[in-house]
Amino acid sequence: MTSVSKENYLKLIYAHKQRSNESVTTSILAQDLEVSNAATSEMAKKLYSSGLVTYRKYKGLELTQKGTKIALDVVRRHRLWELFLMKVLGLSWAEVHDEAERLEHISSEKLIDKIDEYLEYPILDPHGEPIPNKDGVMPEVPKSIKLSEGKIGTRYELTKVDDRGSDLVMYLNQVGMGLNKRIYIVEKYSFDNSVVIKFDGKELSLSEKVAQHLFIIKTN
Amino acid sequence: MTSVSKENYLKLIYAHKQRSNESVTTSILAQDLEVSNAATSEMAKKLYSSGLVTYRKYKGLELTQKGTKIALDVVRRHRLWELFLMKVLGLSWAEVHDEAERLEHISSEKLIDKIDEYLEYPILDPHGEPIPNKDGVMPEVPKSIKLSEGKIGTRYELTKVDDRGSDLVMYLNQVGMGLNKRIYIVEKYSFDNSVVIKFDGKELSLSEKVAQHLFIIKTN
DNA sequence: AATCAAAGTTAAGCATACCTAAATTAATAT
DNA sequence: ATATTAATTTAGGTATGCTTAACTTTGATT
Repeated sequence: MTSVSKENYLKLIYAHKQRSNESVTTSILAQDLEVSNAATSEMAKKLYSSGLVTYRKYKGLELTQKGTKIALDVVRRHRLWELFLMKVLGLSWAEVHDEAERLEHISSEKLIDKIDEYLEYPILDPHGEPIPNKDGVMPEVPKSIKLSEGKIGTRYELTKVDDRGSDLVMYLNQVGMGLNKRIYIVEKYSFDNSVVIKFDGKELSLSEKVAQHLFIIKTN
Repeated sequence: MTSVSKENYLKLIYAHKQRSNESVTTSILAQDLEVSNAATSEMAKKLYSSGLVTYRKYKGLELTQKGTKIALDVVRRHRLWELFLMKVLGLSWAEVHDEAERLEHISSEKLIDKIDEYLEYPILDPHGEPIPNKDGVMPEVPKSIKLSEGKIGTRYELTKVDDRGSDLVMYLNQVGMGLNKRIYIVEKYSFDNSVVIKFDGKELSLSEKVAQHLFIIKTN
């Protein structure tokens, strides 16, 4: 009923709306999906007649409520998979996206629920993006800040690890650090901008470089 | 190059050969895949011209070395996913098959390797079937027996849990029992055919009914 | 207001993987 | 050996989601 291709269109229309708050044109979709304008123009008609988008020729498309529901569900599946792959199976930030891109379309609701449960109903994915809940409600989450910008004597939760082109995640795994961990900033040294954090009873010193690639939000 | 559909054909041709040791006909494939004879007949030609099977009209198909390699890889991906879904995410025996049926076609080699590593390079899937290794070699494994048929004072490994229509896996999870666990048979009572096993230092008594649905192989 | 380039749509066609119905081959019975 | 039937293949067609090329609409410029 809702094919892989259609789900990708809906996801993109949703993403675009989030960024620009405008309706998407067929040519923007064509660019993003790397297909011809003809293809997206045709798909626009199909999505329209399935009641998933509003669409008037030469104007753009916008998700209907029905379309939004599906888009949010795809986003949910994508983000849960990303977090799971990174946290449980140790794939890198760079790898999880493409993998999740495929997994999101073929996972049963049951499987997604199990992953959600396994991860203890997380709110943020490894990129720090919020994960819609089962009912398609996007949780309100404070913007993540860099660990290097955290305050001494404050509790945070690790929400995002940007390990583009590095083995940061692997290193963190080794020292028992990982996404969703609750941490406490013990000290910050100005001579090298290193940050000392405490988690699970252990203390760990992180260089400026690393502290710039870990993102956190305040917790109680 | 090798589509989902083609992978399914190859997997089936492989499975058939395992059972009957004969080349498979297009109509058997049609039955198993629930498609028309015309469809399988056409596909036979395509697989042939890709060098994945030998095929002569009105005779059957047989996997070439190239085809066997792919089939074994699909089987590997399928069985690793089944074990992972059951052991890690707690899906039931009944559920894992269909889920793995879809996952097997879209998982990168990297992901499969990570799952393999996570599971510590298992040899058997939850149905007690051997898992081909990365090089497409099927491990030689002794046939599993029912736990109820195990001998007192002997060490075994749990290889298969047949929980068709029951919550056996959930129960086992609760008591810390699971696939690949090493167990030791302490006692068997003839008055109710229950079996007492020991694992992880704990003792556990299992009813005849349960012991008929757990399968084991001898270990050193 | 008329023109024109850019954006968007339509038309015709392709690959994949199916379908039904018709034709062919193989196997079996007389 | 031939006829019959069962198995298999071919022919022609469909849906999906693409393609390129031709055409239309929009809207910015003069």
